[in-house]
Amino acid sequence: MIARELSATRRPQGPPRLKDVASKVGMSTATVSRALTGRGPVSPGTKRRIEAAAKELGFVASYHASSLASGRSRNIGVVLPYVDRWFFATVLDGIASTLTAAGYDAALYNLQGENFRESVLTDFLLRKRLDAAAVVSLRLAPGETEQLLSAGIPLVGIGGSLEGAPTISVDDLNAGLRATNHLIQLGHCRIAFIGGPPEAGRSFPMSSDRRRGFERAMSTAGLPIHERDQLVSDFTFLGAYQQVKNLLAEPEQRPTAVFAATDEMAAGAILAARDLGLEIPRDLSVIGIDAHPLGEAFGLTTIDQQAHHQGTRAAQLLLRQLAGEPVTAGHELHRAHFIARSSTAPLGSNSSPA
Amino acid sequence: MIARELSATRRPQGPPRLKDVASKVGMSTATVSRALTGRGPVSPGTKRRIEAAAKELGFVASYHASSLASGRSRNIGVVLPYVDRWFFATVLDGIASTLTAAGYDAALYNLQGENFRESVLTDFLLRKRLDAAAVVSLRLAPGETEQLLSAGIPLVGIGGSLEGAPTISVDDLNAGLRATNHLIQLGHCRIAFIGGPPEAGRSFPMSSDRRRGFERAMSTAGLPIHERDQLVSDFTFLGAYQQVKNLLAEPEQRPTAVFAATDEMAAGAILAARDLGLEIPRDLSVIGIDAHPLGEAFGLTTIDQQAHHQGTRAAQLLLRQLAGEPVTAGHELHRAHFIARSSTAPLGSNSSPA
DNA sequence: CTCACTAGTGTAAGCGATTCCATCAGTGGG
DNA sequence: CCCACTGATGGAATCGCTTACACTAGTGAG
Repeated sequence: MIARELSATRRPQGPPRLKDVASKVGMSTATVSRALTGRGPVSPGTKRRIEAAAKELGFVASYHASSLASGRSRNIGVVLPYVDRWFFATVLDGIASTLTAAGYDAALYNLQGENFRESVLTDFLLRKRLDAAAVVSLRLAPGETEQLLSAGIPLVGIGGSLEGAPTISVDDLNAGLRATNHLIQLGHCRIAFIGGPPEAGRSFPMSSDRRRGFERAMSTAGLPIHERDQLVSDFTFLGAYQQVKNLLAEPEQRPTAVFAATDEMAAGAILAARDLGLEIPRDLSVIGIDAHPLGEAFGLTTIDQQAHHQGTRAAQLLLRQLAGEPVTAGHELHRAHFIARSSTAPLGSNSSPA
Repeated sequence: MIARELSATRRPQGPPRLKDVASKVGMSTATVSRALTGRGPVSPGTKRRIEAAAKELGFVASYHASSLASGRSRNIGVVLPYVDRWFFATVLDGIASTLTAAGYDAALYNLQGENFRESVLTDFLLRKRLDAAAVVSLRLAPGETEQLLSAGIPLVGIGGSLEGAPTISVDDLNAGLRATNHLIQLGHCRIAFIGGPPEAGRSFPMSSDRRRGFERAMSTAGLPIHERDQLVSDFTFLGAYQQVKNLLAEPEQRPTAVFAATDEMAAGAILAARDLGLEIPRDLSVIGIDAHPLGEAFGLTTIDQQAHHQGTRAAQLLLRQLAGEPVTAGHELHRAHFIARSSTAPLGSNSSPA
């Protein structure tokens, strides 16, 4: 019991209750509730009066009471492995702003440690703490997805397939293909690729499809892939910087182009090349993927995967499902956009960009 | 009503209720609740049996029911102006991980648009949707803070003072002073400063104290500040890159050192200088503030403001207040740590770092 | 002119916990 | 040997809404 004062008569300064609005307009709480939530029939006149009274009193429905009674909580979970990395922060921003605009809350579940995974799903989602969830770049166990879906909790996945739920991702294979073909068309034969680790716990291998696109494009063009040019980094600028610097340090077997799975790594590659005295794009062409703001200053040619839009879109799908509209559980493969800047040029050209 | 089946007897596969645990161990729900929440006396034996039963049934208390009944919601709001900028994402990460570890949820309120401000405070906080809130780099109206505090909602501010609530920030003035003095000691006389805009809506002017530190250090050293060297950018790498490139384009009145209010801007400055053929630190010394991971690859000398730690610390303060411990409402000024790298060197030295 | 419907409203039963109060068995002091 | 007290427990009243169901009055069809 929080406030069991002198029965319901006195309530010094607490926020107004539904009851207060009801008595102010001389109607039952049922009608007031219907008027305010928009569920169930209420005559236009009554509705207007109730809304006015509610506004005047500054009434806002108790979140927990209404959630408990209705089973809906206007709270959507966003589950992701990192918040402090560009892609995730940007997707999160897209999701959160869309949800907020629709009157939903975004609750953040950062699964960096992997430790809280179980409790997040079991405790929060299944216990109706959340109405829906967006899962970013994380692999759910087959049973988990099913469990959530069958409990009627809409799900949407970003950057990795989620059995039975709609999924959004950029066409990574295609992006990898296009990036590589761009370099090949410019005459490059010896192309290095730098991506992330093949897999990290429950998170999706973020760059493997891009790597696959690279490999396919190379073999289609009949170009050999040198073991030495296949770099693996941690997606950071610094990591890529170091890897690429090592790679380029020996002039005799240096690639003429680098395809980095993300712009941050691409920018690191450019810096590394410059630190070795190479000129971009004269001595080395570099292409990335992301449209990271960093790339602009580096003149980085890249492929825009529209991270923010992916987030917005995911949120829309969830909202639509919550509104009762049927949403097909397929994979929504966004096509990425090529952004040509000055970090790539024809092989052997004299420093002028492509 | 959500599930008014055949009275309470049938409940096909829904999650177990407190009642179920109670009947399993043959005790009242009151005792079970006490055992599980740890409030009120329960004999050790009973407690053990209850916990075992709860675990076996996979019982987890309904979030909304317990919030409604107890008035506590285990949900803490994080209010910030951006999520997709390094500092904020990092602080958020620190806050969220600390809260999650303590069993609290972090609800995200991104006030980028400024539009939702009112509703966030009024609707969510005051309606007991949130137990507490961390306000990052945002200025609350004097009345708002008071209203929240008097409603018993713990508040903590990061990066800007919040009347009546504990506040955390790095000592920006001191950091600005030290960064500038570092350059002065190296013999630089003509030092440029690049910071953010003086003020942006309700958010705190993020770099004005750093600028003030710069100005004070310069005047203490008797050095003139050239109007032309006072740059204002938008905190982005690209923005700083452009500004600094313009600044350095005219060789005759070029500063010999740049102090950037953030590492991202400092890195942009370095790139700009390099693009103009300048060598760092031989031709230009650059210092930043942040310890942004980007800085490492650029060899950027910087001052670490420990963004992640600030977040962690803020979360701890909130948790402590929620636990009933008194927390003094003062300003907690963290001292930043100097990180010497290779982007600064004595004026006129031959390329060897400081 | 009835009758089946619908729209508008009220009554009251939950939602699933927490917690106040009463009850009751031990227990150490006087 | 009695009593005030403490620790463990149960009964039942909330917390503040939503909504099933009952009811009334109007409305167009037959």
